[in-house]
Amino acid sequence: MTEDRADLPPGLALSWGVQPVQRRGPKPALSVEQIVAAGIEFGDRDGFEAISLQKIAAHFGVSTNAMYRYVRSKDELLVLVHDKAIGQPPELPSGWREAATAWVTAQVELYAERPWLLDMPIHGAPATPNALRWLESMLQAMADTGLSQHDTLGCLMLLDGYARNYGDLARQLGAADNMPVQAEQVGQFLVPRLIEGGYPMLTAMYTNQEYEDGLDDDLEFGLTRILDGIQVLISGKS
Amino acid sequence: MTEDRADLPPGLALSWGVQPVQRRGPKPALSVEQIVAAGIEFGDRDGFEAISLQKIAAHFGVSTNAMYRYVRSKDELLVLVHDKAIGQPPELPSGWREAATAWVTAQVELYAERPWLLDMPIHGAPATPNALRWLESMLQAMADTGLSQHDTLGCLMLLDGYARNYGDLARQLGAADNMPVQAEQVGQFLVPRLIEGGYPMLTAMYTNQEYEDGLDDDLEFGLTRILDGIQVLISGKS
DNA sequence: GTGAAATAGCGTATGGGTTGAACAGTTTCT
DNA sequence: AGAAACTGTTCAACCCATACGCTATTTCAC
Repeated sequence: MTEDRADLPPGLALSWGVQPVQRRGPKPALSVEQIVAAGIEFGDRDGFEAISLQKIAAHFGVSTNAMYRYVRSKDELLVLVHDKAIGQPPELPSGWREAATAWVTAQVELYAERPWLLDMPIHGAPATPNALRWLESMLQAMADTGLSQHDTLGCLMLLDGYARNYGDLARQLGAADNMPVQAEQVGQFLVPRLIEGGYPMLTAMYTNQEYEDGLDDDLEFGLTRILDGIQVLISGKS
Repeated sequence: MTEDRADLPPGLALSWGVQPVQRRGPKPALSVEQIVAAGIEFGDRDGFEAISLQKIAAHFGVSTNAMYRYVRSKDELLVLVHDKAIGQPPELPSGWREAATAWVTAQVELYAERPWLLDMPIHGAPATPNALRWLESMLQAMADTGLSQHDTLGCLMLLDGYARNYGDLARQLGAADNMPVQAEQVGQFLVPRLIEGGYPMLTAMYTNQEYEDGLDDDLEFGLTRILDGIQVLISGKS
């Protein structure tokens, strides 16, 4: 009946709101929700590495070790922060292509807003409420494609991976835009070595400004490739 | 003539073998190559977080700070370790589809062998010799597709992202296989909540063993989707 | 040769982080 | 009233990256 939350992966039970009911003893000064919210706040302000038990404890005017009354480890905290920070998926339009586009776009926007999500070492298949909510929404949107569960899941992984990947790339290039001087220096350093080292294709791209430039601002390109590939599968099945 | 390596991103100069020539002073006891090799060794044995300046220094019987005579920061070390660890790309068969398959497969195998590569926070577009070698090899393999530089690069990013993503997934699921007990407990915890929380698709998948199971061992599925999508682009252009 | 310059590695120190154990105070159940 | 449970605290151990100043070593220029 009552599950033993002890043996579950860190954060699983807490993310689903399963908490041991407290009977006696002093009232806790904090709550897991508060702590997680503070973690997100810190991430939004100063990036991933600003999310530390120490900083959060200081923020609440509490000793670092007090955190361990709420969270078993930092890992657990990160899982909770991650799930809370991704929030709920958007409403998807009808039609699997449109839905997939909206789904990926929403993720990319999320990563643009909270780039530190890309730095989180989240291991294991998604199992927290919001993460599964995102999966579920897209699974439903692809229900009428006639694909098997296995194939649908494969497509989802493809889309999800692309969104993550694109978000990561966009962040890197966005950051590079802030230091155009350095980018130029890199070019000056690199090009002669590319020529001499036998990198003809990259040499051409680099001198054409195509490299570094041609990657950003093109979410649609890769997405169209994936959707076309899925389309081939769907059409071939019928 | 002589580039100022000072302002370049960490690791760039060293990865290309540009080192300040030393004229006087004691002979260095170590070399950057040795240090990088030790880093890889540690990663292979104990994973990403085993790669620390302290551990490497201890391994050579040298104080931690001596490392900073060879490497400007840990970040720099990681860039060097990464480039060395990915090694050179394989020879690719002719035909862009076959080449892409071989390219992605090689990467997946690399990630299987050195999963800690997936944990490395490598920011910025690739600029180190081996990383660019991988890019170059695939660029050449796609030269006869008639795609523009921009589109080719887009396809490459897609393939590269998929390889990385698949490698990451495979590792997670491989690790989960070692703890089937825990996986079962997760299922018992999750399924009732999926039912009650309104996750019909996931509920179906979970009870079908499709989730967690259907992801692994299917490198080809996603790859075929991508290749078909690229095929559509190539055919459409002609 | 000899001194000056350059440079290696060391010790010491700082500051950040996670986590453990023992303890004292608070609340609530019996 | 007393016991049980739970709180946050302090003390402590351990990991990590990095900065500064020191001394010993090597080599270049004279």
